[in-house]
Amino acid sequence: MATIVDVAKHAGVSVATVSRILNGKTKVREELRLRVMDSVKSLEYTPNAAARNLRRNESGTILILAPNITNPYYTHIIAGIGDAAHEHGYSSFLCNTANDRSREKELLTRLEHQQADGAILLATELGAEWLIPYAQKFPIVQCSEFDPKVDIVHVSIDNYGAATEAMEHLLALGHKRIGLISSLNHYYSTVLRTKAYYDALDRANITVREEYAGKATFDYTFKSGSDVARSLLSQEARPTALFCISDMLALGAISSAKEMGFRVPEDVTIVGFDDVEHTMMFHPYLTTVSQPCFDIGYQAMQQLFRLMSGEEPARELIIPHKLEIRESSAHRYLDPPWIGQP
Amino acid sequence: MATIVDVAKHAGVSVATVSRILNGKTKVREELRLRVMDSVKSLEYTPNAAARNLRRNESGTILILAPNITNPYYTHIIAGIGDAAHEHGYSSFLCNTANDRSREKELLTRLEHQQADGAILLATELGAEWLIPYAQKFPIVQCSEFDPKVDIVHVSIDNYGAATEAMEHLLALGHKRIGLISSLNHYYSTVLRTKAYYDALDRANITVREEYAGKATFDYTFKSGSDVARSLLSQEARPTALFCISDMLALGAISSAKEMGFRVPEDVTIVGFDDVEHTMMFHPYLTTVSQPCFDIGYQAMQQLFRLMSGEEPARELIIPHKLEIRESSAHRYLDPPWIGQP
DNA sequence: CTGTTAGCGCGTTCAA
DNA sequence: TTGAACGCGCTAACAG
Repeated sequence: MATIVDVAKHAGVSVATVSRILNGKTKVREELRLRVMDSVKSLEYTPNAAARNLRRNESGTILILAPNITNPYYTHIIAGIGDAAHEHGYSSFLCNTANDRSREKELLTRLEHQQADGAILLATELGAEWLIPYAQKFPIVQCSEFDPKVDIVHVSIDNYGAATEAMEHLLALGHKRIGLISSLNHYYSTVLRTKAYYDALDRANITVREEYAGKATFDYTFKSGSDVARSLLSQEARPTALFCISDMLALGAISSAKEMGFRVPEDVTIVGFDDVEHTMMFHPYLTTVSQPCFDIGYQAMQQLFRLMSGEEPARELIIPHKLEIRESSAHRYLDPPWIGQP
Repeated sequence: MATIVDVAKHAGVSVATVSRILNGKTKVREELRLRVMDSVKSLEYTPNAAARNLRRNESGTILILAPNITNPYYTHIIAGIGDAAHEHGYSSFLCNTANDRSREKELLTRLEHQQADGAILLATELGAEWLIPYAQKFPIVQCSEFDPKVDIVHVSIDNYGAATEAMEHLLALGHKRIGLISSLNHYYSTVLRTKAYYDALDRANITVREEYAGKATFDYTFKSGSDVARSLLSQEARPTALFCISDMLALGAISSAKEMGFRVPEDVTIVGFDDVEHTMMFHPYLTTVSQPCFDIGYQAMQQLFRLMSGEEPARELIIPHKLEIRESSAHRYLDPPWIGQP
């Protein structure tokens, strides 16, 4: 492998000149520039990353902390982060935290030990005060989830607005008995989507029924969605629509509804959230809020890059979402006689 | 951050001694050992990776080349690789090759430039001769897919054996008109699974019908599976069973079969391959060959580690699979009168 | 604008 | 068995 010394000799200049040209800070005579670039090419020179990092006291690596690298919602975000990191010349080091805060903390010590120049956290729950000391010392961006009480740069969609749109859609279809399947986790997104549900009912002057609101397990499994849906739909005065805060829950709900003999959307209308995949694989195709996962990850990395290079990033970046209306809500609802007034 | 010099001073020894103790090559007096380890702990010393790499002429990183980091089949393998790499103190650098060979080549230059100490390739197609010069110079392991004509360390399942089991299962159920949905790609696994299909029919003295064999797109999409199945099942003397070389194809096939008014498994029996997910989400649950993806990745990293540390790894490592018999084949088939003899 | 030179933190000779 | 000293390849002062 060629080193910077080889290039310098080959081009007949000093190593400092080569370094300057390669890093493009100060001005260099154009003639030398060309000569050096020529040598770089013919020697196939690539800077030795270890030496550069040692000298600059950097690592050239960013940390991605994800709770689960097999969940498609995260993999798309990770792909976006990876692409953006690559464009900036950074490697990304992907870590599975398995939702274990002590593992998160352990990993963040990598920042202290300069084994990483910055970090992107994918799914921190509320109560993220413990992050503050880290965020003050190191470049950290929260992606998709964040804690509004903790002032750390974050990228997300407008969860409240998106959930409100979904609810308005159900109300516009004529539904008055709308159920909710949320989750036991402590993500801010869960709080916002749930609040949007209650607020929308309030605005429509519909009395909230606590027996219409169910909570699935923290990780949005298909099975928990189907279990909760089954119990909600078993009530005598059952909901005619279900708003689910995640697609997997919605798919589970459809499965239960069908098994119970209900037609979707005619008897029960179901709406999901995320649009990450499989929403258009089985009929009825799922109505859901589409999140641009790849772009969310990509933008998060852009913010992190600003942070690392000393520029001022946006404290909050909101990425556009889109309500995708499909088969699972393709039915204008009219109270059947047996249901009476809600 | 504490450096090795700080530790040496704190323990009252030379840096060389600290280095020796930390790397455990040569013998050191036990008393000093303890003193140094104490200092390491109280100073929270961690070796500077960049300096170590510069000195050792290594990178501490391994490359993972995957065609698509959002496909669940790969994400589970990647998780396995990542865990094993972490255990050996390596970082893993995940790259999306998007099935582009020039991108693969470009990435492998990282090995030459010592930006990576080894590589695991996840989905090389047949015709992998171009890899030979790289594999002679650098530690490379092929994971899940490989080219039998190219002698590179690889980890895989017994695709021929597994597909044979699946076929024997269909034959044991009484099926004589068995269709195949394979793929246009050039993976060795595709070749083997297809060969197992033809060989099993031969052994059972069943005449092969070319109109029963269809090819889906190279990346196993749900839609292509459903398209091919529709065409296979539209024939007058349609197949009574379909062997699909991937789960997504099988799920697509089930969807088409249902839309065409066939019951699964009563009218059409369907078997998939991989068991990566969603095989037990919608009824009928899919009969399929289960691959231990995480373990395949984990073992691939173990082999790579052997290669990197100069030990002799197994040229070929075959991981056990398991045929999971579920609802989509839960039916003993008897020729209905209208079908006649095949 | 360009060259000379001093480390960055570590592992590894070579002496003792 | 231990320590002193060199140099890995690079960047950033400092001189010129």
